[in-house]
Amino acid sequence: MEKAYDPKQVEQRWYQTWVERGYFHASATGPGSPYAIVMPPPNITGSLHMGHALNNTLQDILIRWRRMQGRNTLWVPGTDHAGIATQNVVEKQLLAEGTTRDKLGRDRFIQKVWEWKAQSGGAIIEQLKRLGSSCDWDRLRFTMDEGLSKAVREVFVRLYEDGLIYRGERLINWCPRCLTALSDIEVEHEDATGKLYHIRYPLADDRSTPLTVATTRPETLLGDTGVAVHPEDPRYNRFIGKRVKLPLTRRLIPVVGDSILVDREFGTGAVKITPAHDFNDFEAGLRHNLPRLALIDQQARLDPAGLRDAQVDDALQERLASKPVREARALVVDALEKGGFLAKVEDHPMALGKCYRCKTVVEPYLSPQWFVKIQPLAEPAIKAVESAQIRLIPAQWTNNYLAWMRDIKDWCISRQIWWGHQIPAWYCVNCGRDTGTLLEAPKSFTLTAEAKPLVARHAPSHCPDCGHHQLVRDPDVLDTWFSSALWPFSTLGWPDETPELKTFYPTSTLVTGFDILFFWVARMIMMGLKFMGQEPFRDVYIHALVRDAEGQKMSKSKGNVIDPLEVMDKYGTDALRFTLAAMASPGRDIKLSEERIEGYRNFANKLWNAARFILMHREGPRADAPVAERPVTDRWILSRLHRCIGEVNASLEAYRFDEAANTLYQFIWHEYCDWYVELVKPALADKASRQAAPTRTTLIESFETLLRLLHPFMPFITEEIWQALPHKGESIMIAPYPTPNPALINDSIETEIASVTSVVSAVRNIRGSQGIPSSRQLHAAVATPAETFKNTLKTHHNLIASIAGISDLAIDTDVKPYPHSASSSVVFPGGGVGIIYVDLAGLIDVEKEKTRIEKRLKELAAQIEQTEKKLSNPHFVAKVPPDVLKKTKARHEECRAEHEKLTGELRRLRAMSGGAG
RNA sequence: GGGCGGAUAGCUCAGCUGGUCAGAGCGCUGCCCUUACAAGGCAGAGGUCACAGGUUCGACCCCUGUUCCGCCUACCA
Repeated sequence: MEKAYDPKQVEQRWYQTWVERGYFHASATGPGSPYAIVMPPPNITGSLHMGHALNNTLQDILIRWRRMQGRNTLWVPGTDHAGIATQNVVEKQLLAEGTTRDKLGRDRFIQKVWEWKAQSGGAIIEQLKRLGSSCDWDRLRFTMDEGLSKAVREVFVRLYEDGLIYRGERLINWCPRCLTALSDIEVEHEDATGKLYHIRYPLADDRSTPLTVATTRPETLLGDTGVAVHPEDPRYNRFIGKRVKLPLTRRLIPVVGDSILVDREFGTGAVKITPAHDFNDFEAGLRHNLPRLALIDQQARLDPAGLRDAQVDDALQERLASKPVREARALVVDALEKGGFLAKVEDHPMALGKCYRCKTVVEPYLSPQWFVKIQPLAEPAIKAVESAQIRLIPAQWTNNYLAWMRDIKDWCISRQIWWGHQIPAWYCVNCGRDTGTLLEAPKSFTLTAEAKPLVARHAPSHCPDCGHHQLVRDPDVLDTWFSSALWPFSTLGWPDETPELKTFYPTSTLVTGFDILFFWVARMIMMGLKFMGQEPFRDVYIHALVRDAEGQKMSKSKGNVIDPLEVMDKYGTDALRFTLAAMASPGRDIKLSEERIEGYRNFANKLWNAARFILMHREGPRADAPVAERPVTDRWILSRLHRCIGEVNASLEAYRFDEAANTLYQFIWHEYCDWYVELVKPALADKASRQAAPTRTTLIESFETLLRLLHPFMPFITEEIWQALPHKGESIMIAPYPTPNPALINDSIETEIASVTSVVSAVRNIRGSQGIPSSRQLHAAVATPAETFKNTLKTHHNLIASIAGISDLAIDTDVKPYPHSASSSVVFPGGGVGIIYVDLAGLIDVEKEKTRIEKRLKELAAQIEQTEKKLSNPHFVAKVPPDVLKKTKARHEECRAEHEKLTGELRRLRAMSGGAG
């Protein structure tokens, strides 16, 4: 074996072997109780970032753990077609090639996207493999696969037939860059400082009396069809029913009373109403029967036809025509000012809605769209979580989820793009012409809100109303999240009744980031309950965001991205995985720093070198003795190991990846390597010793067990080492996961070894403070009146002497200090105190020694005072549980005994230095 | 505006239903190339657990309030 672990040589080789041997593949008829996870499908446009790395590491830990436990384990991988994002990418590419999607036409464009997907859409899958993900690649799915598309059509049709999907003209969020509708949650709100404009609207019958309104969007004034005041506002309510002259136009608009829209405290207390361009105004418009004047077009420019309809002053119409909203605003404000309408402008904090894909400011836009009537779907989804049929972990998310679900709005699912699942609705051209709901243009057509759709699984051959054969399909596609909402059952073959569906649905655990709780998780729950009649998963483990070391969100523009691929190259995949697991504390963002990864790289190397040591001592007879007959040190490590096994399993059950990782780290490094390997060296060095053979056995057995325990976290290095060790089976990844054996856990042996280590540590402490090299052999003597302690130490006399570097060790009830000795008290974990003297003739620095003892005395004095205070308090003695009282008393006695011993020692030192000086 | 979370060692974080000197990793200091490992070993320094009250025999933990920092959510134009 090499002196240092080199991940590069190992990772690819083992991954390939695992795949070739089919270990990742799951069968619906396989043995063991099913355990299934569906992977949150990354976008095909994506490349692996730390969020993916975390997400998939955690899933792989769960999957490998369950697989080793003998469960029938399925991890379904896949990718998402990411409608808007992918279309953007391909359009950009077309632009570089000097063409556009409109020039290509729909069919050829979609073909282009598929070509692009074939070429670059698989990158992230390869990257997931590098991470060690043990997914069933035979079941790789894509949201646009034929099977999944069939599921989408099925769901759409059934929801439509159930009256849960409808088409209608609503105000929706529109991205003027992506040129499509967005759902409410696809809009990100960003705080911004805007301006609040106070504008005078003169009364129609008394031009000298203005009604002043306040608005953040003065350009929309041209589309106002009313002004609202509060009906109980004495300042204004006499105006209700009158009309005002809309500035910059030739229109008169009514003043209405509206207590919902108007907040008397805000602004001027009067609100302009623009039903076509504001969500609240839209509602208000409905309440008061106000017309809707749309004057902003799809690209967020002022529409000439709209300006004309709005009877905007001719001169202004010309200047505004086709101007982007932002420019138009300046022109309108300018015109208002010149006309004397502008009363006041003030700074105003506000939230700007932006497209979550491209960050363009979204426009409320009036258009016919498809919606899911969500309330009836939400109700069962609320119940499933309330009743804990579905558990959210950490549980804090439950409130968030429930609050959002209870206040859910209808879901706009149509997108005006080409890449995606085209809506399975058709329209009769003949009927459309007759009713004027289908407006034909040279190369396209427009459907009004009243157009009558024929929703079907397959293209209908003729119109059921008029019998004509000329039908056109709805050009819109579905929101990408509509198809991912079906993921847990569509990937298993639904709507067909497959064995996979029967075995693996509901899936066991969903691992995901909180950022898509509403986008994805909530919708999967609704759809799963609706179409499968059962929740899609039992547990939802919600992990945090990965940030940089300063807590900033990683982003390309900030340049603070830590690329997982680079990290894997530099430190190895196992180190990255372990880091992410160890830092996955529930409910806290992960602040990733390279130093931390380096630390776990070192951990991997530590493990590697422990393996080298063990393999070095593999030769020689091994005694497969019953545990009871093995040396105490062996029984000790087995006891500790089985405690560790219990803890790791419990932590994993509780989704405490951080706890499990830290337990493993702590045990492997600081118990197994630091102590066990050291304790075992004397026995191994003496090949003839009776202990050598059983110790070799224990060493190898325990380490092999430890590797299996660690495997889900660090799959590569554990496999590499395991294969070099005596083992049963062909791969560690299908070897059984360790389970704790309570019979091996032994408190008294743990206490016994703890007393050995406490003496060794005491000697080392003296060495450290006196600066004595560990190579220098010393003489030492331990005195203790505690019989058990004394006997234990005597039993392990040679062991202590050997690993503490003591050539002459005396142990007795009472011993004589050396003339020049340093000393330390030793507390026996089972109760009792001793003192150890180390002969430092010619080496001792008495001052340092005094300082050390004085410091310890001070600590003890504080402790004694504290326990004394408690014990002298009658309330404490009366009320406290007996075991706590006992412990406190014992602690008190221990400290007093130790204090006494050290005080004597200090006195002796003072006399000594006094005598010398 | 509402909701959630956080504030513990220089940094990043654990600390389970209140009860033995408050823990870890990294960093820092000193000594050590001891035959698995210098990507290492041994030892050590470092904390009025944000602040103020309260409950309790006892509070990092429970309650109230305050300050600061995140995030989600919301139509105050």
